[in-house]
Amino acid sequence: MQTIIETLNKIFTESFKNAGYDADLGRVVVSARPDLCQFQVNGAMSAAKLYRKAPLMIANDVLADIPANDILEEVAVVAPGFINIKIKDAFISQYLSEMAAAANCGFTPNENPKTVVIDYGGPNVAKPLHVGHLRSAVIGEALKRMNRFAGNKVIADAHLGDFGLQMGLIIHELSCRQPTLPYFDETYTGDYPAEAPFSLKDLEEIYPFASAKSKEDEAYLTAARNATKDLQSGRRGYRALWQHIMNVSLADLKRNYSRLDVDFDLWYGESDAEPYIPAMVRMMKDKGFAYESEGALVVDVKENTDNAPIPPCIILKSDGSAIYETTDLATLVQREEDFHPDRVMYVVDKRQVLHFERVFRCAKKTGVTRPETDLSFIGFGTVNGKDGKPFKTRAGGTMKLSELLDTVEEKVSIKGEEEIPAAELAKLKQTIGLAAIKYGDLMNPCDSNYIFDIDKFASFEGNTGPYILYTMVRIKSILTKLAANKPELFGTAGGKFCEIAADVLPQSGAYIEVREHLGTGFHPRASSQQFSPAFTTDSERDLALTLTRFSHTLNEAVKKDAPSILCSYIYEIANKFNVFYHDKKILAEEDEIVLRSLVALITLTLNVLNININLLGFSAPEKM
RNA sequence: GCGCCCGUAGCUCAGCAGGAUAGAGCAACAGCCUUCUAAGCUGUGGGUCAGGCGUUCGAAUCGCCUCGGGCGUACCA
Repeated sequence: MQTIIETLNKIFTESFKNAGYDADLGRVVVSARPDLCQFQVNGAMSAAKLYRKAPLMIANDVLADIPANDILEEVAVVAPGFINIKIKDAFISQYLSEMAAAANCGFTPNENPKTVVIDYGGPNVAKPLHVGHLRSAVIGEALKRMNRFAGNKVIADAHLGDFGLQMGLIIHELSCRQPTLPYFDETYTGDYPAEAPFSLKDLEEIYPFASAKSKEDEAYLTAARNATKDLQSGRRGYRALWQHIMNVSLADLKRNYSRLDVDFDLWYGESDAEPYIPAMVRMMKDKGFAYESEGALVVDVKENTDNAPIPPCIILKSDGSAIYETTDLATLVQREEDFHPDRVMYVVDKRQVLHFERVFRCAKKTGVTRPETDLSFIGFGTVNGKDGKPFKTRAGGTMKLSELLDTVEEKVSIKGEEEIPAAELAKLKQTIGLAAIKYGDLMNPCDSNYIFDIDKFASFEGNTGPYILYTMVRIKSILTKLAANKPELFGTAGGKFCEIAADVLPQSGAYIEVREHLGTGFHPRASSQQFSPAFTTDSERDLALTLTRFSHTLNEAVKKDAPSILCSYIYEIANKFNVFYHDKKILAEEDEIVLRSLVALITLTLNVLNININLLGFSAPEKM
C-alpha cells in the first residue's frame, strides 16, 4: 500500500516540477505544528535561494499546479513560505479501511530483498551475561525482526567469544588449580573424561579471578597467552577442555537469551572462523597486503583522508596466534562463502568503532569482502548507573543479566495479584518486566548512553513499555466486553479478535458506512461530494491519522536502523489512544454503525501496536 | 598529544539532510474514578539549547574558537 506521505509527495513533487522548480523541493513531512496542519512542505523557502524569487510566490505557483483530487481538504500558504496541508477525513478513513483489510496493516515488504547478516549478542563463553550484553541482544534482536518484516533475508549470528585470550586465561587458571588433570598432560593419549571438571558456578568465578590476576602478574599473562596459542594450534587436551567449557557455558547462554526472547539462527563463534584463517593469511601475504611489523603480521589500512593516524590491522600476533581482528576477518570470509551477504551489520559497543573500521577497511582492501557489500557498524552506547558511570551492583561488581531480570520481575506488581495462579502470575511478570527492559533500552537512540535506573523501571509510569502494554490491554478489554455482548459485531470471527488475522476485520469498511450514515450520501471516490464528518471527536481523527503513518514510520526505522523510531511512534499511538479513550466512551455508543467504526479503529490500533512491539521483541498480556 | 562523541527544564533524555511557539517522561503543584482497567487523562510552573564568533531571510541543528565531561589511540574483546 502506498503511504499517505508517498501519495502527498507525488502530488507536491509533481506540482513543484510543473511549476518549474526542482521536484525534490516538494517533499512532504509530517507537520511540526499540528494546531495548524497535518502535513507541510518547506521547499518553497529553499527554492527562494535557488531561483531568486520570493518564497510566497513560489508556493503560490506550486499551488496553482495542484490537480483536482479528493485527498486535500485544505492547502494554505503561510509566511514566510510554508505550505500547510490538511487532508480530507474521507481520505483518512478510506486509508484506514484499506489498512485494516490489507495484510500486515498495509506494510509492503521490500521488493528487492537483501541478504543481511546481523552479528549481535557477542557473549563471551565462560563469562556470565551482564548488562553490557543487554543492549547488543536487545537492539540486534529488534533489527533482526525489523529487517525480516521488511522482507530481507536475515541471518542472525551470536558470534560467541570463544577463541581469544579469555579461553587461555581459564585454561591456565585451571592448570594452576588442578595440575594433575589429564588435559594438561601432553603425553596423555587416552580419552578425556566426559564430565567437565568444573561447574558453571566454578567458571563464573574462575574467569574474573584469572582476568584480575593477569593484570598484575606478567608471567601469569604470558602463560595464558601461550595457552591461547596452544588452544588455537589444536593442542589435544586444551581442545577437550575447551569443549567442556563450551558445553557448560553455552547451555547457560541459551537459557539467558531465551529468557530475553532473543534467538539466533547461528550460534557460531570465533572458533568457527579458525579453519578459514590459514588460507586467508596466505592470500593476504601473496597479494602483498600483509607484512611483518614489530613482530606481528599486519595490513596497512591508512587512507589519505584520515585526520588521525590509524594503526594497521593486525592479522597475526607476534607469537603467530589469532587476535580478534583475525577472527572477525576470517568470519567475513566464512560469511561470504556461506551467504554472499549484501550487508553485514555489527551490533557492538560503540567504543569498538576503531577496531571495526580497521577490519572493514582490511576486508575491502584485501578482497575478503566484495566492494559492494555494506559493512555496517551499529555502535551502541554504554549502560550507566544512576551515578553516570557504567552500571554496577551496589557492591560494585557487574550485575548479571539474570539478576537484573529477577530484580525487575520482582518489582512488577499486579492488581489483584493474590487471585492469579502462581504460574500465570510469574509469566505475567516476566512479560511486563521484559517489555519494561526492552522498551527502556530501545527507546534511546542506539548510539547514546543511557542511565539504567532500576527504581525508575519499577514505577512503570509514563513513557514505558508497560504503558504500551497497558494501552493494549485496555483495548483488548473493550473488545472482550463487546464480543460477549454483541458478538454480531465480529462477524464470523466471533470473539476471537485477539488472534489478529485479516479475516477478523470485517469492519474494514465501517468508516465508509459511518460517512454514509452521518453524511449525505457521500461516496469516498467522488471528490465533488460534500465533506461529511467521519470522526466522532478530534481525538479520534488524531489517532486515526497517526495510525496511517505506520508503514512510513516503519520504513524510516528500517532505513535508519533505529528501533527508537518505532518506540516514539507506539508511544504516540498509545498516548493518542488514551486521550481518545477518555474522550469517547466506546461501550456507551448506541449507534451501531458508529460503534462498528470504533471497533474497527481500536482493532486496527491494537494490530499496529502488536506488530510494532513484536518487532521490538516483546509481547502484550491479555490482562494486567 | 591526536582523534571521536557529548554538554538542551531540578533529574533522565528526544529533537540536529536549518524552518513556525525547542518537546517527552520523572519530580513539583492543581484537577479528573457510582460509567470501557487511574500502570490512565487534563492543566500549571520550569529553558540566554555550555559560552563566543560566523554562514543564512531563518541556527539547538551548519562552520570556527573557548570551556567542561566521556571514550578511543597495534599485539584484550
